[in-house]
Amino acid sequence: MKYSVVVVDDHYLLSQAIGGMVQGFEKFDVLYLCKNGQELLDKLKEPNNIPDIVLMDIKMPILNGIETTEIINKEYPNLKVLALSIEEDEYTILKMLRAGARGYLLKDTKKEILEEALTKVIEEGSYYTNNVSKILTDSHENDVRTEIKDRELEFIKLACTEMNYREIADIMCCSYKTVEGYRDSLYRKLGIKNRIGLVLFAIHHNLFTP
Amino acid sequence: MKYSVVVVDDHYLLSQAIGGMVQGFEKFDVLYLCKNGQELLDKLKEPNNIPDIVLMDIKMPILNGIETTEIINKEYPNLKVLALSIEEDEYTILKMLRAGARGYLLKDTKKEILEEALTKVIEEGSYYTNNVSKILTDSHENDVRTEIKDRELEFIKLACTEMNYREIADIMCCSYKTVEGYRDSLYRKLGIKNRIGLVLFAIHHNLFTP
DNA sequence: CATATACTGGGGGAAACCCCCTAATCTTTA
DNA sequence: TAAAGATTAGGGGGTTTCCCCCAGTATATG
Repeated sequence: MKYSVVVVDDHYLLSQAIGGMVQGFEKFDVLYLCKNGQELLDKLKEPNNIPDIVLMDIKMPILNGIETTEIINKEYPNLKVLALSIEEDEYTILKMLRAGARGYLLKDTKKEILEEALTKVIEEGSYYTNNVSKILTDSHENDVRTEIKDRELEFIKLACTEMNYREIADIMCCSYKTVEGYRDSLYRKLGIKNRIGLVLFAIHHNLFTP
Repeated sequence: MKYSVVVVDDHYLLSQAIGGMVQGFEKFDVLYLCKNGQELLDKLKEPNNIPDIVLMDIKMPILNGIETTEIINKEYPNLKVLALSIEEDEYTILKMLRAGARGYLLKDTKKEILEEALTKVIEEGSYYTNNVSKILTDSHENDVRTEIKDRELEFIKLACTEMNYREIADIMCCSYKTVEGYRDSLYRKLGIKNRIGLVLFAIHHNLFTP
């Protein structure tokens, strides 16, 4: 009896290729492929379509891997998710693991590691590569990010546009001075000097995708 | 006699998976895999290592796909390159085709298209998907980008940092007023209002990678 | 040769941005 | 209940950016 696998990746050729690779593994069969999280959730409604494990990309249109994993962990707590992504920033990895992923593989691992990770996740419940466990233990960079308040995060996203602070204040329904307050507090916390620095920070930490 | 293929992609699992897929094609054999352009060029020095076609990613460390393709077209003009990338902005596609790629596939095509493209490139010399040929004919957005002078491009890259214009002037070895001139001319040409707009433009057009 | 058209610089003023300060609410937590 | 902190908002002033104006030189281009 083989374990069933579903591959979720918006780049179809890649999910086909990875699906083909998994199909070649001794203990695994590919059940089907999905192009995004929504497609997967729709499929799962049919009980026959529930696999043993989902191999999930993160950046996807409509419903991304993190949101999808959260939903899966609520609705199908026995369904295991293994993340497979190119995103290597600590915060994304942490978010994915907190969402309930049982492991996190980068797309430049090897075939053998993928096979081992799939096996370990199914048989032991989880699989962590060295770099991922290191991030789990000493995640310093994360500190600075959790310090960002909700309202500040809202501001950051608007600061990554051509709007000036007065226009941002209008959208956030607060005064110009309040917006200046968010900015000043962020500049201090993040050690940046100007709005360009803020945009770069937002991009590097996946708060904003250009 | 099968055609030989080399896959160049920095994400090793993906090149393995795509290599496996290609290996399954009737008329093709995978010769070897590479993690970047430099690795490929090193390999090609050995005549036995020259394949019939190279399947090349674009974004790679050390030597990217565009630079690599340019070199290949000079040194090995008979070696065909087929681009396979997730980059879908017009300028990157154009640059890759001008560098000498015989076709450009997005990573969300299908297995059958990949097989067809490989075959057509080898047997007929080129393969263009609909979207790519459309870009080749009516590329308007490109106009604005070719209007950017060398010195302005240099400025753009520096504007995508936390430096202020005085510091940028120092690095560019010109006066503060000259830098302001570059900025003003770019703002007019690109229809943007402030430096954030310039950074976003640079990112969207791959002039700057955060 | 004359006429564009970069490329380079400069003046000046208005607007935006940056950075320090204070302080009133309101919620959370010890 | 008192302390801590989040959220809001304002004063004041220095710096930077933005957006006009102008003009010399150098290099093509007709």
